[in-house]
Amino acid sequence: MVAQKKLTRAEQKALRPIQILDAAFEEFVKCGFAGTRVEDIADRVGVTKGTVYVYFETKEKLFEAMINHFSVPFQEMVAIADRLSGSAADRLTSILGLCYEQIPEDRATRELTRLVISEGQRFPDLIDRHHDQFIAPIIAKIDALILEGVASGEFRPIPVEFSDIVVAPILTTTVLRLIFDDRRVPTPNKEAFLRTYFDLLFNGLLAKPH
Amino acid sequence: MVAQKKLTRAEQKALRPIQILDAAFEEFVKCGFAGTRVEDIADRVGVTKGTVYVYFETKEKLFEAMINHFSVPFQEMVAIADRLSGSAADRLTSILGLCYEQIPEDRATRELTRLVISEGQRFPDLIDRHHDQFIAPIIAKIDALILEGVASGEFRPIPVEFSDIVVAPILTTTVLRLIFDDRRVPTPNKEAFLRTYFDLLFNGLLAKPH
DNA sequence: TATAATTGACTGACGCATTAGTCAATGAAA
DNA sequence: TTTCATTGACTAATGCGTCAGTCAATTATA
Repeated sequence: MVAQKKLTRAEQKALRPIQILDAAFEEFVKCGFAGTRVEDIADRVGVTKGTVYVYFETKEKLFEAMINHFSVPFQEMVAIADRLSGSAADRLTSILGLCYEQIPEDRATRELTRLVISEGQRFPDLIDRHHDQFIAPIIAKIDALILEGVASGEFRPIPVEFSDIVVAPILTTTVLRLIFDDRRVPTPNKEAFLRTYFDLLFNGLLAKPH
Repeated sequence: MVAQKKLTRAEQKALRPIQILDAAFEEFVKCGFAGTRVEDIADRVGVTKGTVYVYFETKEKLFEAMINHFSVPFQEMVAIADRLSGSAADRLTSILGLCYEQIPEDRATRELTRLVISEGQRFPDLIDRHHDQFIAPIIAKIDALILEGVASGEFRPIPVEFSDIVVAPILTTTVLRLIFDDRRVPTPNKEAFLRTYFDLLFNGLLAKPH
């Protein structure tokens, strides 16, 4: 049992938009934009539809606000990556490990990916922001790391324009979990997966005597 | 101008379901299941809503029929793969090349992937069939090839349960095209992409002196 | 402290638009 | 003339968005 501290009206009012956004996330993820009823969002919070419209003008505005609320951009992750030291391979491993924690393993980011794929056509701004805040910074960072590794002779020369290939296992894991979730029998072992991923990646990427 | 051959009533009637399924594909892809209006599907064919309901009982049945119509299973591809000869690497290259042609490059398969991601929750059968007809056969084939290559000493030992990693660039390309399509500036060069993909894959997967 | 006045967050019934699904009427092909 | 694919007007239901009214929390007054 959660301690139900009695809230003042001001406190409750300040909390409402966040409660509504959380509920909206669940419903929009479950039913998509068109399939979601505003009343179901309200029910989830324990208020009526009218209350939702006190805080958000329209269903579309609510959807966009929800997306914004759950879009924690990756800038901090890139900042962490900038502070790393070690070989290019070490730093690439670290940043890809961070990505793995932040994208397929984090439910909000994972489901956000679903909404980007399913609702992107109807909300072009969503796609643009998602690209600018999530995809572009990561890809730029990885491109830079590859270029650096190639320049120093640590990596074999690889065309940078295909760095999608390097992050592919992360996006693939995200999408497979979105589709099959717990349907596919074996629950993936995180550590073993990452080990195999990096093994495959680096034994192709690392310069070796031949 | 397409030659408008005059059709008999019987010919036209035989054609109608297919015309409706094609139109349904376009609309469901554009708007999703809940967002699509049956009347828009009819308009696309040049008939009225009533005609659609002559051929399909409900909107849901129409959706499912459309998915079936556009789900060309990969069995033939697996059959081709079985007839291949050469090293395990050669055969793996061939089958992955076929997958690349069939999944991200083929619009129907690509958009089907979108629908599986966005509507899968509402249509669990869709997920099951998609897994059984598309995912499982390919993964099984690739697992078998890896095991064979490992057994013969051609490949380094790799845990088979992570063969998703091997196909990851294909699913990633599919999803990135679904999200960004022609938004991202550089149009990807197919040949160069595949070359880089296989280079990275095999220089990790192939057994090497070390 | 007790009571009255005020506020404002929330309600819930309703208007209006949309759309799935029906079916008697139609008219063109056979 | 008969057949039957197609129509289009219809209904029933759904769901977005509105707003006059309610009542509990808060503040002012005695």
